[in-house]
Amino acid sequence: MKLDPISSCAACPIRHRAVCAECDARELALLAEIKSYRTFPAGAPLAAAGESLDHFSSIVAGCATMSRTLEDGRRQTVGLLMPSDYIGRPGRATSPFDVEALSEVTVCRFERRAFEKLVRELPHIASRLLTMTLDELDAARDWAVVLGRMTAREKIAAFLVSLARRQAVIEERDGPVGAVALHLPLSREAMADHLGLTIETTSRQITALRKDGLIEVPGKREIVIPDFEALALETGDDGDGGVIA
Amino acid sequence: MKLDPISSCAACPIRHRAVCAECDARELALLAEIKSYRTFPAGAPLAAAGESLDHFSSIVAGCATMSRTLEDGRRQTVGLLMPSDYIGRPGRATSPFDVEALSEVTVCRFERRAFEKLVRELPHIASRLLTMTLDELDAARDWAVVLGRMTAREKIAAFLVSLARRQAVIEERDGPVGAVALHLPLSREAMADHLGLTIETTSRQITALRKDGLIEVPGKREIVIPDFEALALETGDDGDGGVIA
DNA sequence: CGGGACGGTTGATCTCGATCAATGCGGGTC
DNA sequence: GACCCGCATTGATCGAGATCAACCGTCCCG
Repeated sequence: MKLDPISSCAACPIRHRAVCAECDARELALLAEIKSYRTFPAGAPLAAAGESLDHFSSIVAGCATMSRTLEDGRRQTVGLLMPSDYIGRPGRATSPFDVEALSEVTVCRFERRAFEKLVRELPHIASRLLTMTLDELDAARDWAVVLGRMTAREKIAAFLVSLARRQAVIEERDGPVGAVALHLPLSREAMADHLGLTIETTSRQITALRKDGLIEVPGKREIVIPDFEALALETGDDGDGGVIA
Repeated sequence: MKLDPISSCAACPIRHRAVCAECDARELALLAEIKSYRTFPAGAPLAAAGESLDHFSSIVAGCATMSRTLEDGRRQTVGLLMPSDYIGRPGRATSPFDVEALSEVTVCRFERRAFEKLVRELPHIASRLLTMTLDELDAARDWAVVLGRMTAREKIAAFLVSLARRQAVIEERDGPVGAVALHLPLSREAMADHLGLTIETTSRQITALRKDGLIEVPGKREIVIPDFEALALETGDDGDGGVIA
């Protein structure tokens, strides 16, 4: 198995899987004209469902959740946003979900009208946005399998595996993956909301995986996966599809 | 509340929400050159996860599911494909999910390389594909709320409401919605796989909704919703977000 | 230093949906 | 007609995860 971290070009705030050869100078210059950076504290709302947004941003540092809360307080997190993910949708004025900073978050903002104009001028950006959106769509559908059919234990394992894949700064990508150290950007409550579980079940299953030697828990927000393959087996997935995010 | 059926242009197999003014003659002519129609019987596989696809298609008639099956047989349907939805992803060679015809399905096929070339020539198509993909993304995330946080009864109600919204050929779209008649394109098993339930629970909850007068069941594949608003209330959702698909 | 707020863990019990099992029902073939 | 087969429904029971509740460790603040 290979870990497949998303490569991104440090010079360009819009993520893409290709290398920097794709970022031509004109595009970078035009993007630079309309972008600005902004930092929010942990817990800050970055967007509210239905609220009109005059800008479109991508996360540069930090971590956020995208969620919906039902009338009676039940909450489901539908996406975990990490550096290079975008907030708001290109060409849309509103987000259908609440976005909230989990830690201090720095975003790169583009004024929406100016960005839309830029996309019209540089069609290359539209196709890159399409690729990014297709990736998000795959991830959202993969997650439906986790939510709909996996047990609590499998959900936790799938979550840790997907987080490891996204955070992975693992060098030997083609060899067998050794121990992986993870920082959890979420509280137990946020994990539970992402997995469709309660806090208690989340906590118990983490304890169970720890007692079974599949993970180590050096700190409340720290996880070590001694054997990545072994944990991946706990997801019940055959690995073909790849639960990515 | 308004029902918001997807409008589509009969002359153009690629769905879009805008009216036909957007379909210019050149585009239609170019599309016509590379498209062909094909029909599959009910139950036929339209794509297999991971399999390489040399074409990209959109559904013209019939209904299909997109699903993943875990090693031990548990299956989750991640999307219900109806006319105007596409199979395969633009610019991608493989689908991460299995696609299977629920009824006889007619698709409009585009040879993948030719289609990609066309998209490069007509950037307008790329932005339309982006819009379609963003809609699918919203729908997939909405569905995560259903899978992760709703009870069995709420899941059934949400499914029927979303199906009604998609099938709706309701005239008075701005007035209060009256009775809605639905044809179910899925078996109980397919519904269960879509909702993350078992067949038995699905059947029991349909019976319960019927006994409570929220739906009528004139046939196994027929549902009448006498009061659309009342059924929508059963979803636990406040309607703001709108569970669409 | 005491107190309390917060996040996390653990225990006891309950409940909803899964599971196992039987029955119904319509449509097909021989 | 007799039979069967696939799908749906209904009943009985079980169990995973929710719920209710207690407790623990850490940090902050007076």
